Amino acid sequence: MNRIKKLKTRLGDIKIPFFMPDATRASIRGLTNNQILASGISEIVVNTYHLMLKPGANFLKNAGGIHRFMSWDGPILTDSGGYQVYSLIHKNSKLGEVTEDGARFRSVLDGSWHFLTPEKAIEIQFDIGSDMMVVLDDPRPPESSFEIQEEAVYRTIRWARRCKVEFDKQIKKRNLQNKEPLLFAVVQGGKHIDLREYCAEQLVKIGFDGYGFGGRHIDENGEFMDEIIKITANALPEDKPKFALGIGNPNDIIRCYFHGWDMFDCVIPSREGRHGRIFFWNDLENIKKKGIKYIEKNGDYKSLYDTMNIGNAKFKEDFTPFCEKCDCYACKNYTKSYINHLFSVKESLGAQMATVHNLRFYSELVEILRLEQN
RNA sequence: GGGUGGAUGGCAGAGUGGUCAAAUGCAUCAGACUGUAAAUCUGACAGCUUCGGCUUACGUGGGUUCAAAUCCCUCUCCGCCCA
Repeated sequence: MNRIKKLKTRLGDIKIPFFMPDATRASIRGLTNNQILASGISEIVVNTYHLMLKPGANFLKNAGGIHRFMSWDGPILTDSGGYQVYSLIHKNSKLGEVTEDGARFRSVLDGSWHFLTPEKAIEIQFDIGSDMMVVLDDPRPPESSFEIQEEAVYRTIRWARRCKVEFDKQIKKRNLQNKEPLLFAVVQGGKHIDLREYCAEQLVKIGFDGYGFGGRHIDENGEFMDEIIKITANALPEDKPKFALGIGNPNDIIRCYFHGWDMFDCVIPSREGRHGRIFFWNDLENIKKKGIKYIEKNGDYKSLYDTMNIGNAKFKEDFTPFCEKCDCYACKNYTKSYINHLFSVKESLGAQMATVHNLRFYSELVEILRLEQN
């Protein structure tokens, strides 16, 4: 395999693989930019749907773009709102409807109606000031029938084409020829290999800067879909970055990486941290020395790490850090006992430190994966 | 001293004859979380159990009743009013 080693963006190169935490509403909940950077994270994801509702696309444009607005200098990927088509509409029809033209959303903030077409999704991402854009796609629940997934694939392809046309139009309109953002398309098709391959093939024909894996990557039994993930990656050009959207837990990221996926984003480190779950390494020194595959067992890398719920009573008098080997601010300064206390009294510093630590865990994870290339 | 209201599970607080091992909230103990409607949600929370039940429970002790947290009496404690 001759996979790429870096992703070129208008704000510089990013080593592959990399992980982006989700700053959905222009914030990694609870953290300052310095804390994010100090956790080894240089790229983040923001969300088109949530930002168009508040503070609004036009507002962000007038504010000078998302980078200036949130004071983040690194590359920013904008998710298109495609996932919200799924989570807010396909999972709850009261919150909107999807037609061929686009997705009609009811704002989760005030009930007002908003229309997101493929063209508008792209235009808003330009307004936001995105460095890496994602086409509007149409993901469906994983348990959907073949027919439903097939329909989603056709629509995703048609929408991707419209996005591409709009993208080129906006580049000219905004004179961005020398500082183009990247545009990613998203492969759908659920658990059906032929749909995934067809979708990939059609998207590649249109031509994008990178390609994403959309929809769920685990089946209805919670089983990781190795074949689908591997075959989808193989159906995409070797020289293009491959973005596994929304993935995932550390084990899933590692497996996806070995199947050809390069970039990841997920709410897990931030959300689960906020909820008290802490990731920690079991045998980091040996992993670094012997390579990550040394720990592999039946395709799994679960023994690499473990989690603890820091709110549990057993940590009340544990005066050691989350992880002795970790160099994050939380581990350098605080004990489990203290963080346990912060969670117990609902002091937000607890959630903040848990998030800082989990982000460092994730950045360390991709650093370990980069060693595999050499 | 006289009158009056009250005492419910770790806490707060519903219930005022049977459907009450007792609403609800908090606290406690666990669990979940995968392109964030999530600082959220779920479950457990008297004891025992062969999971059908059983035992002990609504300040104390007695009583009425087929049946009492709920009605009556005694006592203890707390609040309020009058002297």
